[in-house]
Amino acid sequence: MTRQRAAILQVLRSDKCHHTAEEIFDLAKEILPTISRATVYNNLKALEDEMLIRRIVTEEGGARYDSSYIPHGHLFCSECGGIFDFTIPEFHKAIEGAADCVVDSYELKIRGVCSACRKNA
Amino acid sequence: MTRQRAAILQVLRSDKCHHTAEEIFDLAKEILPTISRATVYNNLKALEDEMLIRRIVTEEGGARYDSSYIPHGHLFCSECGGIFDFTIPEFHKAIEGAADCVVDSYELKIRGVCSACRKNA
DNA sequence: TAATAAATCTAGAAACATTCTAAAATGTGA
DNA sequence: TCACATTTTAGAATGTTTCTAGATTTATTA
Repeated sequence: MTRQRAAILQVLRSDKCHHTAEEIFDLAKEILPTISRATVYNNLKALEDEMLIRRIVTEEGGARYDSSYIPHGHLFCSECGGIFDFTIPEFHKAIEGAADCVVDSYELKIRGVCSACRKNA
Repeated sequence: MTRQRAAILQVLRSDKCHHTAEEIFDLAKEILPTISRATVYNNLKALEDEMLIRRIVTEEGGARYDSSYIPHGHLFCSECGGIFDFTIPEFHKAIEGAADCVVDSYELKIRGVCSACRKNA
């Protein structure tokens, strides 16, 4: 656990956003001004291997990082641009039946309108 | 509908693979040797806007193209590397309830072992 | 058919996110 | 402290996708 890795974890856990690598780099620089991009990428990869964070890929192809590794769904709101977490109970079993497979992990992305934006409309 | 676009659609519909843009470019070149990369990308984007094909992004961040636009799940087999389609009946309603949202589209990616690989093991 | 306009294509340059490389810095155990 | 392994840094390199400018094709009208 180096200072650099601690700074990256601190950034990830400071709020509930799902940041891009570049955003994490910028925020980590506020803590450690000399940190380099490669260090951010290396540590994000290491943290994902250690199952401490999860990398999620948006529909556009860019990566974002989730401070939790536990599999859950992500709602990408088309109104506010927010990314919201949710879980479906018994989801593993449902998709194992539908896909006829043993599920190691899953990533469910929804494009839609979140309840807050729906109420404001 | 130009010859180029027809060639790209022909490649996409010739088999059940989920090709990358580069693979589609190479295969389209066998039909139209002078076709350019930008044409392939432009047409893939146009075809997705027209809801004739669907772009899916892998866990690694690379894009692959599905010859069907109808939303369905994708199983990425960790043994054979194949990408397999599947559907879950009533899935829209289930995730709308769990995520408290109105679903426009979804993309469900599973990492696991397909039934064929499971039988061979 | 000829002239014109609009859309599309091509080739290569540019942009972007990510990975690699080699050297410098840091941490660890004897 | 010394040697060794690990990590970091800065910038170059890579791979994918987009942009650009000019050429080609297609469609339209006379």
